[in-house]
Amino acid sequence: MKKNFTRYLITSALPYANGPIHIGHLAGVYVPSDIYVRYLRQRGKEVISICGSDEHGVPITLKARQEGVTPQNIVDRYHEVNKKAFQEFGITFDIYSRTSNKIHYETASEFFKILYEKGIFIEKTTRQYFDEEANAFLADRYITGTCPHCGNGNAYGDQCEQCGSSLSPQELIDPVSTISGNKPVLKETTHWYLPLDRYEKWLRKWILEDHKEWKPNVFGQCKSWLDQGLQPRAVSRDLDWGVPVPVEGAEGKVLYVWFDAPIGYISATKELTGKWEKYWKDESTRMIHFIGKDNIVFHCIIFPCMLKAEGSYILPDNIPANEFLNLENEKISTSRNWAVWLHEYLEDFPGKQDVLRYVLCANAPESKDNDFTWNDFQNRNNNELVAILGNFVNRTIVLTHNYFKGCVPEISDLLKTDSEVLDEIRNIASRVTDSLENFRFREAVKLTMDLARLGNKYLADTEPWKLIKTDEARVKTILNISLQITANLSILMDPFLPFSMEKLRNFISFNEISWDLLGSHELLKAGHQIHNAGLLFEKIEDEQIRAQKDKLLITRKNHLKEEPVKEQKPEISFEDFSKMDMRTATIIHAEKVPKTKKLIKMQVDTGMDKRTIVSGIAEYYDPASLIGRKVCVLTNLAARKIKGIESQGMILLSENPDGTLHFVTPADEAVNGAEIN
RNA sequence: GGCGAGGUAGCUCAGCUGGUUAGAGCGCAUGAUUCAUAAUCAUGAGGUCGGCGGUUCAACCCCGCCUCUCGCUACCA
Repeated sequence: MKKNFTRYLITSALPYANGPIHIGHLAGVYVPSDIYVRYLRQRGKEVISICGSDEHGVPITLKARQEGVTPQNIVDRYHEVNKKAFQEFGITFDIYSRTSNKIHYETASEFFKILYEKGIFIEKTTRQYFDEEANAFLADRYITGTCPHCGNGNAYGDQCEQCGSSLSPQELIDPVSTISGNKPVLKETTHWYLPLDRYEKWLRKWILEDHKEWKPNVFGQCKSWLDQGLQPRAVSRDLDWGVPVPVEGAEGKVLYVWFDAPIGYISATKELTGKWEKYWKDESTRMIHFIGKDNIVFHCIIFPCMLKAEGSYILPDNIPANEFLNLENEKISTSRNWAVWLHEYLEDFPGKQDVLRYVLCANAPESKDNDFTWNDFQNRNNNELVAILGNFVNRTIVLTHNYFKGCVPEISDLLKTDSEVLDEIRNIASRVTDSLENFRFREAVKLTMDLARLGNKYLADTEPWKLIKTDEARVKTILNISLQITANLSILMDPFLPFSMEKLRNFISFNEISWDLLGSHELLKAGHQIHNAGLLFEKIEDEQIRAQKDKLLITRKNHLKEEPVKEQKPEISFEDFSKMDMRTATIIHAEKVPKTKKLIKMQVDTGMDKRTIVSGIAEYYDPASLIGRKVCVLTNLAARKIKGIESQGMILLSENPDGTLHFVTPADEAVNGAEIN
């Protein structure tokens, strides 16, 4: 299936414009994509790199409402922050566009229209709750009402947080719109669906047979989706923020964000160049999507179906999705502020873009989730960038200045060791090339560092500082070769460490970066004058690392405190309250319910009886530690079957903003069966 | 529960379609060295390749079962 491609279209997942960029995004998507793009440019390939902000969707409207500003306001803010951060970090998109642009509205609209006119979509009319005062259909979580199962008066349209049952809005008794507080009415609404199921056969062949070379995590995920069977998927929804559905009578409807976002790649290309069609519609273009694993289904299944349905577009040739990056052993979480934010890193470590690029690449989550730790960051900087690479370059340049006044000396006779080293430059370069071609970026960056290691070893083996006293000609050869290694490094490492390599090329007054030059033994001609060396990298001290770790812990602690406390529920009468029969009780037996993640089955002594209660606390409590524990129990809650076990009541637990559960514990003096009033 | 991806030296990870003594970097120990940001170079110690069973002349790599982690999903909460 090797095709002859003559140009490249590289896309990087459009960051969602409701927050800043963190190291997880970088390691998963933008660092690999930028390395690849820079590499292609150095090879002289025709390539464009596309990215931009994804600015539609419900979360942005929610955030806007929370802050009392317009959605446009929110996306303007993050678009600027992220665009600037990417640029400063050296991510070289040819364009960083945005989906609130006019050109995107036109492109997305046009795309929809073509599919619409081809009769691709299925049209379905359903009844949804509508708020007449706000004049808007209500998303599930904008509706509250009484839970039909447990009677909780404050259940949401999608689920009841009290009894945990998942609901649909129509099941709620006495639904209320949280926007206006009014009672919503059921109203018919029509939406369009992309019948993914009709493309299943085609997808199976295209992915499972024609693209076996995709990464295992990507291929496996696709297979999983295909085996589960695809469903038609709504491409429109009732919302006032997004690209309007370009069909008569579709007022108040916009394209679903998953539909318009990938089209953003197309509109960004249009914005970049009038010749956009040769990138999107010419079979000799190789399109590659860089994404994180959360985006696999959209880029491997849905977007290709859209392109296929439209008919005139090419399909992606590869989608090297990465897994996730953890931070200090915990999942990165925006809401818990457990992240290293790019814009903050750039402030805290000015001029150290390459250090982060290097660490994130060397430890990228290519085949499985990986961990970023500040200790590792420090170690890699100090032991690899400073000690191996920076040191080798510095030794070479200093020696050249000490012995030959900064003038590149000439080669005389080559010994076997010299030839072997020169051969090894070529060898490493070709292996780096191979790794990059196959999206193995961590392997690639490791190999480039091997070239610097080779340089250090060469110097240690040949010891020019000793020979200078007896054999100057030999020293000339040695330093010439060391300088050739240095010049080769400045090309080979440029995709990974662009800032430092530019600096290095200034040290040696060299400004070629063409990949074709790699392996050459004459990048620096004898007689060429080089500049003095500065430091390529500097050590990072423990103090800085400690500060970063402290910062993480502090922001997290503050975040927990500042997490807004949930609003009080609507008033109830004393009568309502007195309906509830709550007692103190003691757990007398507890065991994990087999084959579940969270469930523990308990026997509790309520004073009145001994009964079974099933509770979802296994993630926070060990069954053995529960026995003998005093708890509060809602005893007259209707029994409910959970995993085939009848749960007779509910144990009261408090839930922290981070989701952890904690028992509400009665004082020691309370006896079993004591009423709680 | 179903599906997917992982579980390889103290740590972070490589190991292509099964084939002789399982690799790298860091860390650790010992030695060499001083041109270099006390950096470098060499040598060494460390693994029953998650567990059990099977296929095979031969398995880290194939098959089955079990177990742990992550993700998606489900009549999970």
